[in-house]
Amino acid sequence: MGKEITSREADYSQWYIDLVKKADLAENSEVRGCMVIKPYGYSIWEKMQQALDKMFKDTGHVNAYFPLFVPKSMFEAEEKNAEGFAKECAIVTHYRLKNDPSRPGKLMVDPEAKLEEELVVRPTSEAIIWSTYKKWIQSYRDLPLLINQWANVVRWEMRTRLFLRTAEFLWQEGHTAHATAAEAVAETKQMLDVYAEFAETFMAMPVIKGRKSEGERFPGAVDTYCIEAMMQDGKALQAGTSHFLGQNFADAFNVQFTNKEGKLEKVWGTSWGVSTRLMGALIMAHSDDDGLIIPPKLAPIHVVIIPIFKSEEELNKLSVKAEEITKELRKLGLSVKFDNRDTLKPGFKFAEYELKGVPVRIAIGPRDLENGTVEVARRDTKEKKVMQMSSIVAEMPTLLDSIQQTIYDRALKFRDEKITKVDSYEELKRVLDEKGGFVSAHWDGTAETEGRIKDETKATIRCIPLDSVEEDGVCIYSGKPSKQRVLFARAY
RNA sequence: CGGGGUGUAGCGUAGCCCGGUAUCGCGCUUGGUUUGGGACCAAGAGGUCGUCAGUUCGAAUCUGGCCACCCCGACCA
Repeated sequence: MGKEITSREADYSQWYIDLVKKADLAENSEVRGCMVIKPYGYSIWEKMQQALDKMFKDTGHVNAYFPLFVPKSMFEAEEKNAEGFAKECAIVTHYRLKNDPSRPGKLMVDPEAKLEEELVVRPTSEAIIWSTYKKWIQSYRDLPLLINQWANVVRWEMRTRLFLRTAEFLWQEGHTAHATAAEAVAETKQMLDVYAEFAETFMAMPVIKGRKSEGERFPGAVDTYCIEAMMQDGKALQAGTSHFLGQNFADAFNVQFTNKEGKLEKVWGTSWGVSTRLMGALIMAHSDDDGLIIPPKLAPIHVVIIPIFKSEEELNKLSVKAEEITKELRKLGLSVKFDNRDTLKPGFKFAEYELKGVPVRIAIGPRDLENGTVEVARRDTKEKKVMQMSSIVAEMPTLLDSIQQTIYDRALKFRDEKITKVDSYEELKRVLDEKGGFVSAHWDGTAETEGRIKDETKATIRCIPLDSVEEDGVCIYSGKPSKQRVLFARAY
C-alpha cells in the first residue's frame, strides 16, 4: 500500500511527476511555476554542484557572485540577447509597499515608490557581468578572466514542469573573457568536454556533443555547443550548453584591452551553464516503475542497512553488527543509513528505499547473525545475494563501481538503439512517430528547411554532432546537397 | 496565450443532478500484538467544503463573479 507510481508505459509524463513527488525530490510551491526542492532532491543537486565545482576549479576557474537585478538599459545593450529573453522577463518596477487605506491590515504597492529605471530579474547574467568586466579588464595581463557563479535565474515560462522547466531555477553560469578568438573557442569546447565528462562519469548518462544550428543558437552567441541526452520515452534533452560569444558582448559593453603591442583590442567571450534541469535528466535517464535509480556517484545515501527482528533484544544484537558495518563503510567515505525504526516492517522499508533509488540495500536478520552473512540487494538490477558479513565492507567499493557502470552501460545501449539513420523525409517522419529517439539525416543547412521540418514533425535539430564524419548526401527535405548528417529529435 | 479539468482534514477521495452542517481510505496520536518484500486490532485527534456575493428558514450542494492549481497545445534550458 502507500505510494503507487504510474507506470512509464501507462503515462510517461505522470510517471515522472509521481517520481519527483513521491521520492521527495521536489513539490509545487504556492508560487505558480516555481518549485520547492526538498532536502532529498537538494542533496542530489549538492552532489552535482560539488563534482562540477571541482571540475571548474581544476580548469582554472574561480567563483564569484553578481546581482540578481539588471537595470533595463544594461540588459538591452546586447540586442540579440535582450530580444531573445524579452518575452520571459520578470521586472521590478517599485521598491516599497504601504498600508492600503481601503483594506485595513493589507498592503499595496506604493505608487510613489516607482523606480527611475526598471530592474530586470536576470534570466541570465551576461549583461551585468560584461558591464562589470569592462571595469576589470584593461590589459592583456588581465586575461583570460575565468569566472563562474552559482545562482538562481528567472524565466517566466508559459508552461512549467518540475525540474525540467520552472520559472525560477538554480544553475551555474561560467563567463570568461579572452584575448583571442582561438582561445575563447578552446574554452568553449573545453567546458563542453567538462559537461560531457560530468554527465557520463557522475550521472552515468551518455551524451552527444554537438553544435547547434543557427535556429537553436543562444541569442547573442556566435556559436552554441551542447550536450544532448536521450530519455527513456525517446525524447531528447539538452543537458548543458557552452557558447562562443565572439565579441558581441565586448561590443555591447565596450570591453577592450591593450595588447602587447600597445594597441586596443576587443575581448572575446564565452559562457556556459547547466541547471537543475539535470535533475530531470537524471530521473528520466535511469529510473524505473519502482522508483528512482540514482548512480552511486550522486546518491545521497549509498547503502541502507535494514534490520529484520522480532524483539527489541534481537534488534539490539543486530544493531551491534549493523553499526560496526556502518562505521567501516563510512571510513571508506560512503554515506550509510541504518534504518532501525521499529514501527515499520522490512518490506515497507525495502519499497521506500527502492523508490528513493538508494544503490545498495543490506538486510540483516537473526539467520544472518548465526551464519555470519548479510543479504545484499542492488537497486539497478534488483539482484539479491547472500554475502559474508566479514567481506561486505571490502567488497562495497567494487559493488558500487559495478552499479555505476551497469547504469551507464544500460543507458548507453538504450541511447545507441535510439539513433536511426534515415535517407528520406518519409522515413524521418515514420521513425519519429514509431520509434522516437535521434534521427540522423542529411540537411541542407538552411534555417528555412529546419523550420519547415519543425512545423511539420515537431522535431528539431538537436545538434550537429562534433564527431560526425563528412559524407556526401542530399537533404532529406529539399534534395539539395549536404556534407553531413545532423540529429533530429522531439525534445524536452 | 488558447483548449480541457479540478478545488471537501497532511494526502487521495465520496457526497453535488434531487439543499437539512460532511463519507471512506492512507497518514497522524495512544495502547497492544507483529516484523526475511508495502502488518493487524482497539481507541482518538484533525474541516472557515478555494473565495466573494446572491437565492433560501437552511447552501459543500442552486445562481453569478473572482482566484488558484493541474493536464494538453503554442513558446522555451
